[in-house]
Amino acid sequence: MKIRTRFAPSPTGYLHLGGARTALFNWLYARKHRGEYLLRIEDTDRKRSTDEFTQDVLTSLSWLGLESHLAPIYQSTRMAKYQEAIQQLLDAGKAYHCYCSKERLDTLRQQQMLNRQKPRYDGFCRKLAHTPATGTNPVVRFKNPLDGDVKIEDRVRGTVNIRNDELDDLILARSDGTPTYQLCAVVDDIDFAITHVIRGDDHLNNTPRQINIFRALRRTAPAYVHVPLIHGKDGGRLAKRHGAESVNQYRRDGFLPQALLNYLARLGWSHGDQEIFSVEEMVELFNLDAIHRSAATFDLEKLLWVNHQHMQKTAGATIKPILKAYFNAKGIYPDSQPDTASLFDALKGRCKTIQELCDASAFFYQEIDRYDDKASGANFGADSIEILQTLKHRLKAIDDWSAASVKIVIKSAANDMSLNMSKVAPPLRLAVTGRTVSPSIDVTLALLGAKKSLRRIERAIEYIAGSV
RNA sequence: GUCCCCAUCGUCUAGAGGCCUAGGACAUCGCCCUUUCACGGCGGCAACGGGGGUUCGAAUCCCCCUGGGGACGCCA
Repeated sequence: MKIRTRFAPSPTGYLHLGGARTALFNWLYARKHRGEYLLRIEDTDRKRSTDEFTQDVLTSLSWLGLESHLAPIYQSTRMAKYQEAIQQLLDAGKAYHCYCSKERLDTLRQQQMLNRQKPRYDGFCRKLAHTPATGTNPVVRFKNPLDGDVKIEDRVRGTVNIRNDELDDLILARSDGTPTYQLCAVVDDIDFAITHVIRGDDHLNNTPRQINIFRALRRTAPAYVHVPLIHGKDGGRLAKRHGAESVNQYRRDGFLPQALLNYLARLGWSHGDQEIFSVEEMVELFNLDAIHRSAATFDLEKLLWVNHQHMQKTAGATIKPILKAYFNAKGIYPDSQPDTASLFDALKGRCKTIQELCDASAFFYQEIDRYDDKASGANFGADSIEILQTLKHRLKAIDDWSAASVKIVIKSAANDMSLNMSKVAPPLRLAVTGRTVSPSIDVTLALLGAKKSLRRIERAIEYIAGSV
């Protein structure tokens, strides 16, 4: 049997990290077994679903590279199918119309809470012999079995037993006729031949209800895999308040999709002590047995480290096409030297995100409007004029401007002046970068190019002369 | 409140009865490397929630407690 999984988000919010991980696990499992992974947009709640969120889910998943085998399935386009299933259940006596008012339901709930009971529908209309003359449109409820229990054979939880008397008659269709989640999910899982439902732990309680619907529809339920939720620092499930607003936010913040995937996979799944995985490795090594049972807490520090690892593994030439957008977002226009590909290679080892890399390399493209105050006090003394003059003349003579040749020139100049590199490099760095931090000075000059470097050294000399 | 799930360093985790003096990673703290900041290297601190069993032997199996999380909608 062909393995088929699905990720079924409702477009009522941005795609967040928890959803992304669920999608990833479904995608990995399908890929690993040469099966298919489907995306299903659960937009039956027209009031809360928006196109903006749908778009966000789509673009986020595509950025992550979690492409589905078929075009996305929109539940809003499958209403006839759901109506058919509801009618089938009604005809088979497995569902019934319920005329209970919102008020009665509220009172019932309050009463049950007061009696220390789990709030649930009491089945009032289940026993109704005649249609009452209320004038209100009824909802359709599912006739949940009254006794016995439902065994969930969960691939990570093991066997979970739920007694049917803990469940109530859930609503299959609202009073306006539209179907609800539980019904739609089951119908779609049947119609699209889903074999494995991999989803968040929060759905574990829904599972027995859905299994009962499968049975009423005379179908076999798929295999279930409930993955623990990802928690925020405060212990609750990951939510906006934790700063984990959306996958798209991490994209904007300069994280690599493969790094995010790697980090997410390690949150709740492991392969021995291995920390860094390529997407291909994850596909190869992923297995349900290694999914954990307990929830994991999201940790930005580790994500940053994982991202750094992946940046190191990424070649500048590969990532160049997307770099420009990150620079531009910061008002930096990398249209002069250096080439962003070589820039990336030179700085990726010292930055944790693309954002950080952009910040750290802004000076390459922007003229220096001011020198760091503290540093200029320490490095731009009267004696630095001579050092910079010497450096300028020597550097000017280089005809193959490269890190290697620049390094030789600087070292020999320092040597001739009887100075340590610690006396020569700082003023030079400040002169060409305006700051105290940059890649090693030879690499910095090489990237900057001869023209820009020499011009900046001249400016610095003028600046010092004018202020001493 | 009721039902369900979970429980190893601050965090992510290894561990499927003896290999555990509990290993790795992030973070943190030292030291080294060094022209700055990083990277990197070396080292330190740091955990089996508690109590009962089972067993020659338990982080690993069972029970209870405690703690945490989830579910309980005409949301999904």
